[in-house]
Amino acid sequence: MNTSRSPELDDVDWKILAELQADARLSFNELSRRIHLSAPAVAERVRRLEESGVIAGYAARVAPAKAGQPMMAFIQLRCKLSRCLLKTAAADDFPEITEVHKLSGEHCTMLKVRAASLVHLEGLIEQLGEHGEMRTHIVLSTPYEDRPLTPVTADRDVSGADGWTGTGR
Amino acid sequence: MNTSRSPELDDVDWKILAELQADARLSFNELSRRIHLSAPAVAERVRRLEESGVIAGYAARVAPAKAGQPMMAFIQLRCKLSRCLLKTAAADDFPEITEVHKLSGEHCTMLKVRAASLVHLEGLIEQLGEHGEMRTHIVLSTPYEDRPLTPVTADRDVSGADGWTGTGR
DNA sequence: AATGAAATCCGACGCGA
DNA sequence: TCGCGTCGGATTTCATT
Repeated sequence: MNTSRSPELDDVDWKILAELQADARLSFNELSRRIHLSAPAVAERVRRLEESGVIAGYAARVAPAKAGQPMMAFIQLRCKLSRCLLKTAAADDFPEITEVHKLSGEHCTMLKVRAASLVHLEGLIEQLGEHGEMRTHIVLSTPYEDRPLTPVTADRDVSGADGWTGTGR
Repeated sequence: MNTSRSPELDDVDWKILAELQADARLSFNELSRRIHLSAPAVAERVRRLEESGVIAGYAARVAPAKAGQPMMAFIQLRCKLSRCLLKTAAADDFPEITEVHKLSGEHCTMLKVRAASLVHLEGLIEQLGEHGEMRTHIVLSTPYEDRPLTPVTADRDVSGADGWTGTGR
């Protein structure tokens, strides 16, 4: 596939992405109105963004609290050398695990989990704890989540980023 | 609003949520076909899910790597007693910050950040570090993300969850 | 700009807790 | 009875050529 060398998103692409990240169900008509472009032109750009994989899909955002799972926690696992829990598919057995990340550092795995209650969370932690040392951080509140992805270039300059927008490779 | 007492999602609701989390752009026709319900009935359920806030919105899922931001990290901040960085809106100044969570424990804030490169990430960490002690975990890979929310009840039983599906209101 | 398809809205009927 | 799903048809809106 063309994993490398994305076709360089321009300003219009980013405007489209911003709109679609805020509301994936916009019609091409409405979208074209906001972007100030013709409908077919917008449709063609969206098609290209989908095909190149920049737009990976469209998902309904479900509010966990409203769906009976108000509790959230981050769990870092420090695994025995060889077997790392979740080595492969162990995460499939736990619907409560919403994210799995492999980390650098001594705690090799970062989980984000959801639970219906403190009791539920307690049971979950107990089960996961069997696989190795762990560190748990219960989330009290979430000021920001699902922040849309925005372009990283241009006006705001991060010290050290002198032309390195090309991701490496 | 009715933050409390969600109308109890039934199996059909969860099937709808599963489908819409996988593809938010399904037509009601297609959706009704998969759920084995009539289109108007499905539309009515979806409308109710939206109104009750269970469905918070619909978002295009943008692949960060394809959009020029392949790097990701978790950053825990340990803040000075009074001012906690991001006390309010400081996160708005950093588009790289995609999530902000308040934690229990000694490190009061958990950030998830995206960056275009290691150099970019380095600069970002340097800037955030001015606000207090921090602990950074660079993500090497992400086996699971955006796992859809699923019902927590029933067949799989977590020790300690004996009827406590009700979230504690 | 025009065509064909699909969604939304409406009222009425049947079924089951 | 009341809630919920189904059916049929009219109108608007969208996607595509």
